[in-house]
Amino acid sequence: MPAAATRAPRSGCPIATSLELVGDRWTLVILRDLICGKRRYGEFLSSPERITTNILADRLAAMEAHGLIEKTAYQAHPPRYDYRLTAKGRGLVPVLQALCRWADRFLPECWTPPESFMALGAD
Amino acid sequence: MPAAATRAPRSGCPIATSLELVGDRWTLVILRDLICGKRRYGEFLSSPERITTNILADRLAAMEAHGLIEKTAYQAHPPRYDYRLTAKGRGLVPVLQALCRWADRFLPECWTPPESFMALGAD
DNA sequence: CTTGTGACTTGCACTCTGCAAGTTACTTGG
DNA sequence: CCAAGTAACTTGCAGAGTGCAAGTCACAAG
Repeated sequence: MPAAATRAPRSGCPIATSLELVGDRWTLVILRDLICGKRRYGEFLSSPERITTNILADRLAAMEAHGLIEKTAYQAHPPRYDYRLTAKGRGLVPVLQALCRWADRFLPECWTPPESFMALGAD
Repeated sequence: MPAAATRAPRSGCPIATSLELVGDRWTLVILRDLICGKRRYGEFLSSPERITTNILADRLAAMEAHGLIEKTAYQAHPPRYDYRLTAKGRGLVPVLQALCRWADRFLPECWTPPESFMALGAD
């Protein structure tokens, strides 16, 4: 059972409710990797933020439960999976881009994200 | 000492670094209230999400430490404070708007935010 | 038949969150 | 003058989330 369970929303506010799904320190980082083309468990682990294996497994399960990603087996023996964004997950691209624009302006120690990332559409 | 201390960033990624400041379940909710004109402790407490007093005090201190808000005494005896957005805090308006647009499309149980909120500029 | 790899799971310590209650410094009503 | 009220917190404690290390399972390669 994932630690990051789905809770009842605290209110009908779109901000408060969205944060129940993505308001933690890892979900949007995994989403960024997915947007950048990563699909497999080991690829997420290799990102510079060094997510740990238990949290990654937990977050992937929660994101799947929330309909942000789909998990499919790309081979049966031994079982191997890949993870892909759903339309709902891809719909968060503008949120990530807005965060990047903010960081670019107010957190000068950050990288500037690649043009290709900032030019993505949400569909 | 606030529980939500400032950690060393996990990487230079603008998304990962931003999430160290706003990647929790309350900071952006408080920010929403500030954008909507709330300024005082008791006003934040009265929001429908029912933040508790210890978390509110902790988050306000962290947001001040991160430069998202400024705390000023509006009267000395007894001491009473109000909290206002800095330019850095107000710069997150597009992030909240992007979250609202996403929720409007993919979380149908949510309210539609007021026009006035969606029309705000970030400056 | 030993080693390696991908995808996890388990255990433990520590931090964060939620709830209830208490505190401080006044202001107001009787 | 005294009791009650209010704003802005603080404290204590239980439970959920996070970080780190190690272990598991099913194969594949040498």
